[in-house]
Amino acid sequence: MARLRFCTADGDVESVGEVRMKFDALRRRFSQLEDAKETSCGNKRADLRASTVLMNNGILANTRKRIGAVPGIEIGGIFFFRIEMCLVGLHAPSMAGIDYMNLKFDREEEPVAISIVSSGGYEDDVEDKDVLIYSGQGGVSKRKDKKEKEAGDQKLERGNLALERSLHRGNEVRIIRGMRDLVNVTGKIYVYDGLYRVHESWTEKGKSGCNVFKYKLLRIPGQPEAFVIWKSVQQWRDNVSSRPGLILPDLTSGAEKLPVSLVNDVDYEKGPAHFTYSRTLKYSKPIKSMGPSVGCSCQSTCLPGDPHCSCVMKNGGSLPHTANGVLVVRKHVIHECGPSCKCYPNCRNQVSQNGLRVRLEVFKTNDRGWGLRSWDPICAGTFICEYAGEVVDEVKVGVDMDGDEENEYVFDSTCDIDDSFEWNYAPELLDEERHEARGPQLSLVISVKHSGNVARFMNHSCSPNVFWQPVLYDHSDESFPHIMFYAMKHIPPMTELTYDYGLCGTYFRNMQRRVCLCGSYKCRGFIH
DNA sequence: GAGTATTCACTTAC
DNA sequence: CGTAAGTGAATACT
Repeated sequence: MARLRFCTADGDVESVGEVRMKFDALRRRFSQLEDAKETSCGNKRADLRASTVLMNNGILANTRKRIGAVPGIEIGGIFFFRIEMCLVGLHAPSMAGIDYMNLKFDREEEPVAISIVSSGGYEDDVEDKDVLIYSGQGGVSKRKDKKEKEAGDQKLERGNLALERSLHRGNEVRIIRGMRDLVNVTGKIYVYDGLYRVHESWTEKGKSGCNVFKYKLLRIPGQPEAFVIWKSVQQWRDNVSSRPGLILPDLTSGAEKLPVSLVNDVDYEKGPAHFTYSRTLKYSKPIKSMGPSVGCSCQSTCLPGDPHCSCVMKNGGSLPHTANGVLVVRKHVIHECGPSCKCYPNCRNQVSQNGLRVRLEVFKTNDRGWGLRSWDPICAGTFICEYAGEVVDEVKVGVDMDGDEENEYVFDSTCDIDDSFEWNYAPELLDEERHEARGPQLSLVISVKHSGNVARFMNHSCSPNVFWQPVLYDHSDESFPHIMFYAMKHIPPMTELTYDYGLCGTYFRNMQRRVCLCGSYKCRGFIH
């Protein structure tokens, strides 16, 4: 997936990835801190606070303005905040819709447009997904005495002038399309839709009767699909049967809260080998013998920092997820509220146990069997699914497989990826203490050969976009946690979900290594 | 209550 | 140093 384009001193796949990871890590931490505060003071906006820290530390990519593609930023990439696009050099202004720069032509210096963020206010203007009609900027001024806004004619200056010049010069303009976030209704998601050219400009009368500039941009052909995927998904959502290659509208037969469609649009295979769909984890011994969990006695909902809430205290005094359910940092274990707690079921300390929240699809890959992907865009830290199956008896792990054929449908927690268990964690930027994330080594092995949930279809990648997190809620035995999968980074719709299967696990130790086909430039060459 | 409008706080680049 | 900019979140209103 991640293709290495070219490297420059200030921007490439690695540095853009690092900036984006750190930005979101800080942003989540700031929201968590803000959540816990009763009296808020100063800047409440976690996104802006995170960006300030990064800028003060010089953690930026592609700081030089440029025309055309930006190293390390793929077409189809998604952003949840405007400021995120500033930090990686995709679109420099924090609020304005048009970015431009002066370019020398012969001896004349002229402003030309570099990139546009289209908020989608005029989305019904055009049917064709390769066309963008964009309104110019300006024409609105604040009256000095009152706070009311006054409409006026737009002028041929700033971004408008730059777009006009770009029409004549024919330079590439990056287009970012803003869409409403369906999960977080107040939020917006920005999709980088690749390069366009300005083809036409005119003026028309706006609502207030004043002149507005209009620009028609056409997408340069031959680029990977981006925005058009969003439009297709929208169609499938309205009518599942319009999904090409659909085999089953819901492979879980209603077991999950959301349907999971089964799709094959590459060959004629009619589906994966038979298995029983089960969304719960089956233990080899009863939960009671594992030590029941002692719940909290909160009245309605558990609050961060509450010393009387035993669940909050088990999590180190804070809630592991932000107010909109995004995991803040990876820990050796997370304690969610469970059946033995007195708090209400809508308590904010119950996230991963509540099942699917993103619309998933099991699909046939080109060369790695069946895989998993999402119709919805996924924000870093979002819960995706549990690894549900049968816990393999500890005695059987590591001994020979009784002549059983090799079972590859296994999750093995003993596989060491590297010595670090961390994800997106940068306490040094906040002058915070680094806590030891890795707890005692788990020996948990889960088989999904006979029964399991969607997680059994998740393939391995050496540069994955998903990681696992142990969670406890229905018992207190730390050696048998639930294994919950979360997004490592923002994942655009229809991108395959993968996690790192790791190396040298006890279960796989005596098996032949499989060749890895993940295609990442960091590929280790083998799985397990 | 959910969905929309308004207000308010805040940042970058002229 | 002021100001504009398809911001984003919290709050006020239907």
